[in-house]
Amino acid sequence: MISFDDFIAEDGIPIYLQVVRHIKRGIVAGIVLNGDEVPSRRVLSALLGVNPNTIQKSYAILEGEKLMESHSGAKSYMVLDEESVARVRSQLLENDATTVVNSLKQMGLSKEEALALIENYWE
Amino acid sequence: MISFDDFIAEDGIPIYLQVVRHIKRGIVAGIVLNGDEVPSRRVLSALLGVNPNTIQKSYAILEGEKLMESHSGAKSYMVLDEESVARVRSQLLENDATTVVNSLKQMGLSKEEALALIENYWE
DNA sequence: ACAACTGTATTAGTCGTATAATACAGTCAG
DNA sequence: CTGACTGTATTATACGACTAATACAGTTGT
Repeated sequence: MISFDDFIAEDGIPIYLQVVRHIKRGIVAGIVLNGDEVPSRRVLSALLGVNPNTIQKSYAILEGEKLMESHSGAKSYMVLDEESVARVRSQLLENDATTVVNSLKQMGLSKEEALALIENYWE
Repeated sequence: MISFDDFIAEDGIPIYLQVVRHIKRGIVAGIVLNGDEVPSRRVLSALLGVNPNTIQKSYAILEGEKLMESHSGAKSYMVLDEESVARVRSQLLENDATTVVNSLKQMGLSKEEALALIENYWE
């Protein structure tokens, strides 16, 4: 089952989106696998100290993207195949890469300076 | 005067914070200099298609960080010295670097894969 | 002095996020 | 079967971000 021990809240970004992203990163990292059981809305909300409705919103999004299946009364499970994992992977990578590249460019850094910076902070 | 042509809105993050960050990046890049005149609240709000109050909020923050000076009725100006520029620089760089490093690590990328990714998107 | 700008402040309203307190029906292990 | 879980839904409340419409006093160029 997916862990939320390393979940770090970023302020400014809605919690329900952060939860979605956290799970998507787990998918890309191979920690979240096809058929994996998902923590219930109540359990995860208690774990993160947020409202069950907030988690429900996150899960509804994952369900909308066909990455999760929920059936009333029963537990919820991840539904993943090669295609969907690849799709999520490029989603996240492209987003992170373009964001950081834009940021550093706007600050006037060269490609070499940017790469050196990333390397420095990789510990 | 600082340009906002390259201002790209990110959704999820409050506009007033994005404006603050955009100006700070200009400071780090050397585009925004000490004594520079700042566009008035009304002008910049019209330029970005947002409410004047939103810009007022951004400027109030910059003023709070002693990066800008405003006097009722008169134009507002940037107030920068070496120390403040250096401070803003490390603020932004550390934030961007740690954010992207955490993201890519959570997806299971190695340092080499991360660097290659950044290099690819640097165009 | 005058007009056209400035910064500053106030009030009212919308919208999205999030909480809180429930309620109800379906699933499933003992 | 029963009880303890599930997912799902509803209502009410609160708060921050943002918009909208003003208002007023200080400044600056002509």
